[in-house]
Amino acid sequence: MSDVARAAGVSPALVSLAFRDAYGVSKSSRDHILATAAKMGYQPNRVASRLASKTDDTLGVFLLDLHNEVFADMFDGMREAAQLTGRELVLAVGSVSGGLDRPALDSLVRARVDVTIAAGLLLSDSELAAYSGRLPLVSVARIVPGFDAVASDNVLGASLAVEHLLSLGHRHIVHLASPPTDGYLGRREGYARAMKNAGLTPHVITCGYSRSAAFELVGPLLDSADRPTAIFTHNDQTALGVLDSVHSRGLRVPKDITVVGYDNTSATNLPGIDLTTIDLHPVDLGRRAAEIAVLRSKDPASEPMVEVFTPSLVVRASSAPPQL
Amino acid sequence: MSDVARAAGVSPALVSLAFRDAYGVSKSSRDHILATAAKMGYQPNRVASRLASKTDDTLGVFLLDLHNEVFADMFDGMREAAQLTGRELVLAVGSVSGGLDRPALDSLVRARVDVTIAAGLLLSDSELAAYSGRLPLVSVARIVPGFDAVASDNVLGASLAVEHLLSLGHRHIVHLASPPTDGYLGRREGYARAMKNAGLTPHVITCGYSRSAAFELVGPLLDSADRPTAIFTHNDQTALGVLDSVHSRGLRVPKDITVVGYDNTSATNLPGIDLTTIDLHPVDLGRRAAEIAVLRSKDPASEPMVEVFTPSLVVRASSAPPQL
DNA sequence: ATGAAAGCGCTAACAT
DNA sequence: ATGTTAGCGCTTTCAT
Repeated sequence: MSDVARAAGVSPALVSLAFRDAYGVSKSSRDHILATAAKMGYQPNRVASRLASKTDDTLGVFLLDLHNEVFADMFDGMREAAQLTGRELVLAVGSVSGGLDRPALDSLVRARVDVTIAAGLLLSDSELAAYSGRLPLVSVARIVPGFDAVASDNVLGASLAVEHLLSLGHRHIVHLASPPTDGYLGRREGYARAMKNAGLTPHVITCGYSRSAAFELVGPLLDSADRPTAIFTHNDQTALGVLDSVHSRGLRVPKDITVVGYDNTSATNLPGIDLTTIDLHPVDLGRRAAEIAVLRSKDPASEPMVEVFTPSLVVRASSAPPQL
Repeated sequence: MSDVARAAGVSPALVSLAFRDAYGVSKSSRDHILATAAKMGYQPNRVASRLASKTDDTLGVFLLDLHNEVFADMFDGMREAAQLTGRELVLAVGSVSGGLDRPALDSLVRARVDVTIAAGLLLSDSELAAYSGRLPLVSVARIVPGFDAVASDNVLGASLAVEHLLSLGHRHIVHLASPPTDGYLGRREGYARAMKNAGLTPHVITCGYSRSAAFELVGPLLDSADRPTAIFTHNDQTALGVLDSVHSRGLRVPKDITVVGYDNTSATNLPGIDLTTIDLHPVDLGRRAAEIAVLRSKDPASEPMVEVFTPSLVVRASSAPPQL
C-alpha cells in the first residue's frame, strides 16, 4: 500500500480511504490512486485490513456436505444476499460422517469472522452453546436455542408427506429417520403425529445421511414378510438409497413400493426416478440467513431471531396407491 | 493471547510458541499454557498470526460449481491431503454461468493464500497469465501454461468413450462439447480424432455446462430426420439433460438412442439411469493437487509440475448397439 | 481533503 | 527454556 502511496504521491492513509471509497476523498485524487494501484496490480491485503479494523465485513459459512445439493442451493442464496451487501464469505465444510463440525467452526473462530451462517450442524444444542458469545451463529434449517435461526417447518413437511401417502391409501408406512440429533427431530415427529392422527402405529428406523447407508439398512425390511407399502425418508439421498435397494431386488417403484424423499434436490426429477419429495426452499433459507447474519453483525446484542419457512409437497410418480 | 499469558504467568511469546508446539518449550509449561487457554476458551487469532508470519500454512481452493458433484469429490481429496500436512483451506466458489472466476481468485489474492488449487477455471490462458507471480496456481483437471497442473487425459477419455460406441456398432455419434475454453478442448479433440480414425465425420455441438442447457439444445437434434444413434456429452450434467429431453419425447435409452456422459458422478448409477461414463478419478486429482500445492509453497521458484492421470471407461446400461 | 502516528494480535529475531 | 522488542500492512483518531 505504501508503494502505491509513494507512486501516487499521497499518504498511505489516503490510499486506504480511497479503496474503501470513504467519505472525504476528492474524486480526482481517488481516481488517480485507483488508477496507479491498478497499474501496479495492487490488491489490498485483507489479512492486514481485517486485523486493523474493528468492524468486519466477512461472514463465515458452514456447510455440512458438498455431496448433498441442498447445501449448494442454500449457498446460492447466501451468496446472493452477501453480494448485495458487499460481504465476503469464508467457507468451512463438514462431513456427514460427523466429527468435523467442531474443527470447521473453530477454524471460523480463528478466522475471526464476526458471524457465521451454519447449515447442517450436527453438534448437540449444549455443545453448540459453548460457542455462544464467541461465535454468533445463524443456523439454517435447524433451530438452536440461544442463536438466530432460519428454519423450515419440518413437522409440517413430514405431515404433508404422510398425509399424501394416507390419501393414496397407504397404511403401512415406514419412516427412515435421521440420527436423533438435537434440532432434527421435526420430521420424525411430524411423521409420528400424522400416523397417530390416522390411528396407525408409527414405524421408525434410524438411518444415516448417505445413500449407501439407506441402501444397506433397508434391505432386510424389503425382504421381510410384511414389507411396508411406502417408505418416507428424511432426505433425498437416503430415498435414492432405498431406490437402489428396491431395484436390486427386482422390485419396482411405485408398483411394488412407494418412496417419498425430502429436499427436492435435482436428482429427484430425473426421468425414471421421479421422486415425490418435500421442497424446503433452500435458496430462500440461505438468502434470509445471510440477511439475518448481516443484521446480527450490526447489532450483536439483540434477542435471537427465529424465522420458520413453510415447505411444500412435490408430487411425482414415485408415489401411487398401494397394490392390493 | 496476552490474557492467557498473564493468567498462566508467562510471556506472550511463550504462549505463541506453545500453541505451535515449537521446539524449545518445556512440556510442563506447554501443558500448563494449553490448559489455561482451554479454560479461558481462547482460540488464536489466525488473522493476526498470518499477518505476522511470513510463512503461510493456508491453501486457497477455487471450485467452479457446488452443484456438480465432481468438484465435491475433488475437494474431498484436497482436504485429505491438506489435513495430513496441517494446512487450512480457504474456499472460493465460482459459477458455471462464468464471470465469477476473477472475483473468486481476487478474493484469494486478498486473503493472501500463498498458493491456490483451482478446479474448473473458466478464464482463458492469457487472462490467467495475469495472475502469474501474484497467485501461484495448481490447476486441477486442466493444463494452464506456466502453472502447475494435475490433469486428466481428456483426449484419451473421449477416445475411450467413442471407441466403446464404435465397438457397439454406432456410426452416427454426436458430441455435445463444452464451450471452447482454453484447456477444455481435449474431450472435443479426442472425439474428433477417434471419429476420423474410424473414417467417420465428427458432428460437434457446443453446449453449456448445465443439465437445462443440454435439455433445450438437444431437442431439435432428437426431432430431426437423421437422429444420431448415440450422443456423447462433455459431462454428466449435460448427459442427464439429454436424458430429460429423450424421455420428454417418449423415446427410450438405450433402445432409441445411446447416451454416454463424463465424470462418473453419483447420479449416473441411479437405477434406471445407468449412464455409461468416464471416471477421471477426481478424489485422486484433488489429493495430488493439494500435495503439489504444498510442495509449491515450499519452493515457489521451480519449474511448473504437470501430472496427467489416466481416466477409465465405466460401462453401464445407457449404451447398447443401435437399433437397425 | 489530506497526512502523521498509534496500534490491531500475533510472530520472529535476539537476549538472557 | 523463557522474556523482550520490533515489526507484519493495514485502519483510525487526531491534526492540519
